[in-house]
Amino acid sequence: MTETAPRPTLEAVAARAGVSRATASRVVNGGDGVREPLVERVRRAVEELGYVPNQAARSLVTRRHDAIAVVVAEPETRVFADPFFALQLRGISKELTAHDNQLVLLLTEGRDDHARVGRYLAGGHVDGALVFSLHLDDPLPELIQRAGVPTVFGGRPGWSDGTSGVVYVDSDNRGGAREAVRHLVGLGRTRVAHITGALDQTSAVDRLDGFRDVLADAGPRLVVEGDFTPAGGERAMRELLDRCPDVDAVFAANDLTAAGALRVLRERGRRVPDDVAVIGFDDMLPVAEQTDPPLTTVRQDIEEMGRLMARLLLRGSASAGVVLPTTLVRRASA
Amino acid sequence: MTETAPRPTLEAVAARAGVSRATASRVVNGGDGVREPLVERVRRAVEELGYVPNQAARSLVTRRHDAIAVVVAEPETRVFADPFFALQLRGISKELTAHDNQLVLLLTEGRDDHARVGRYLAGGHVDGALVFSLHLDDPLPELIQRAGVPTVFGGRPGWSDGTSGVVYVDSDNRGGAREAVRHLVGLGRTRVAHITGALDQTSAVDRLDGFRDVLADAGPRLVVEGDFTPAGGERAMRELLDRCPDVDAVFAANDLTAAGALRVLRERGRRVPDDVAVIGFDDMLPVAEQTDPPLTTVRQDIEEMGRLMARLLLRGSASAGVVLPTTLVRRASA
DNA sequence: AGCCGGTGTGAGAGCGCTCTCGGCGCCGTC
DNA sequence: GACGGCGCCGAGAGCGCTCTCACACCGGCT
Repeated sequence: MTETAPRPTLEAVAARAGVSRATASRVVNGGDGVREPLVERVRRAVEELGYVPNQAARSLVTRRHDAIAVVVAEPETRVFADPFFALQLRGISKELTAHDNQLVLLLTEGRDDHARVGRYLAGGHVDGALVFSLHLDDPLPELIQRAGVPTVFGGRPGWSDGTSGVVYVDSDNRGGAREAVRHLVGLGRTRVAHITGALDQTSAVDRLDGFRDVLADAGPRLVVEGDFTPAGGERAMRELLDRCPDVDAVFAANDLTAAGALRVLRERGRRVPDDVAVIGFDDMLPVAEQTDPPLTTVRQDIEEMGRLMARLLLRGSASAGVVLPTTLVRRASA
Repeated sequence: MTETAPRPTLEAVAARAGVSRATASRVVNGGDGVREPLVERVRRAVEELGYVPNQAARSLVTRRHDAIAVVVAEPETRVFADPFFALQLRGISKELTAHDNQLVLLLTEGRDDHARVGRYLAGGHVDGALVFSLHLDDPLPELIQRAGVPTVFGGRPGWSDGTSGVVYVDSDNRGGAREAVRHLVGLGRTRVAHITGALDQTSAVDRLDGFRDVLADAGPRLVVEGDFTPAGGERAMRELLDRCPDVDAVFAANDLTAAGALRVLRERGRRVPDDVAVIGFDDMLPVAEQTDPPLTTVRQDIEEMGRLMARLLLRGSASAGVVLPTTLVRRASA
């Protein structure tokens, strides 16, 4: 951690350009109200000296940091390791970069980390926070709200009834689920089942609600609880086949679950989609394209969600929740 | 982006504790050379006021930032979207957190971004950088080296001959490949093929070298180039079967490639592992465990790689390259 | 010619912190 | 009992920047 070479200060730039520090500062910050010849001189001095503003000094007086925190509260490896998060990050990064903001990443696991993150955010080190907290009982969101930092949530927080002033970006889980189920019904399937996600997450609940919107009369036999993992999908699919051997379609809460289900179906000799049609959710490419057969699924534009979150935060928009549309991607499984 | 409530300053803490600002500062920074009763008073004042040091002010004078940048140069969605990167990030995050450092994430795609990152790093906003640059011809690493920021690379940079003073952390790609191939040979396989990764990445080259270490006499017929993607694996596997129908084992450069190969093998009616044994690389769980049959593969401790990178950077260690061991994970495919 | 509004520029204060340095009290030593 | 040394504390400078404010200057008006 050695020191880098001494960097030129604004003072040096001003001296070289033959102007005052104040004028140099003005030019560096856009150059409004400075006459052209001086602007030019200062610009050249900046160039020649390789001047880069000292962000710390600037923050000290402006009280802005041009940095936002991305908080990922994820106790489980699973979600963290899936491409979902990576894609959102990418969207966020693009938007932040476009506005010259830095991205400070805070990963948490466990209670101590919560306190740490709370302290960090309350410490005013960043101008805002993007928070991913997927579990209903997660204490982190509240902690963050209390820190008084502008915040946008990724996915509807469980405790938000939708209009409590919480800003979030979510995809249309319910609508996407409806579309998937309608598609199955449209295929002429009469025994359509649903394997849910982990029901402590709003996305899982919303997808289940979407399923019920279309098949309000679906017996409890046809709804079995999963947990968003392939293993959960396998278990649920087995249970489903035992309870209801004549099932002819399955809407799985996500692609991983669908992948598990597909495996069990093959193992039990059911042909997909001939005997049983299967639809997933997410369009997680490495999974959805690699299943056998390739998975029909509901796509959400994950990267766009990230972008939008960043945009909302930077704009300081006070809008409540934003819900992005989903689209059905037809492949071979349904 | 509204202002947060005015935060207490060190001055305020000092006043409340009845000491000077200097003493308060000393206590906040460890409390050496301050007598116990005063330490106690200051600590209480900090507590009561909810004081959090202003990092900007501190950086301004110390010229340290307690922040390091993680630079991910990844033009392609593929690598970014795989769990590999996420796990490394997690390892890095843990280590940094333990040392009270922040993680600034810089994602780049394209030349403009390179310049931006170069400027940022040269700007002295962070104390160091962890760089992931997987391609041989990537200009970014050089750019960064020139920025004069302490840097640790993730994976051996292509232009590093190993002892040029470049600090990096890699896993033992070559050794892992050897182990995999030896395992196949040990199974009695006599026609062992290799589907390579994208050969503009050192990891792919090293794995190929490992293959050749064991099977120096493997004809060129048995080595076919892939690109680390499932599609590439499929293509390569087809080519392999055409060229050499009696192949009885395949060492694929990574799990995704292996997954593609498995699909083609099934399609062509080859049984795995009976007719053809398959081994992957990475032990990327969502993939390796979900293939049919579950994939035997070479595991690398990705999270530990991340940790180690961070540790090396923070310690300012000048050691050159560190290579982590791999282990063969036996599942059903070989 | 004198006044006035507007526009450009410079001087200087001060953001919140760290760190050096000098002072002061207390100990041990002769 | 005087003195050097050491340990603890406070005063104050200054990190590099922004921003307010005063001032200089210019043109157009009376």
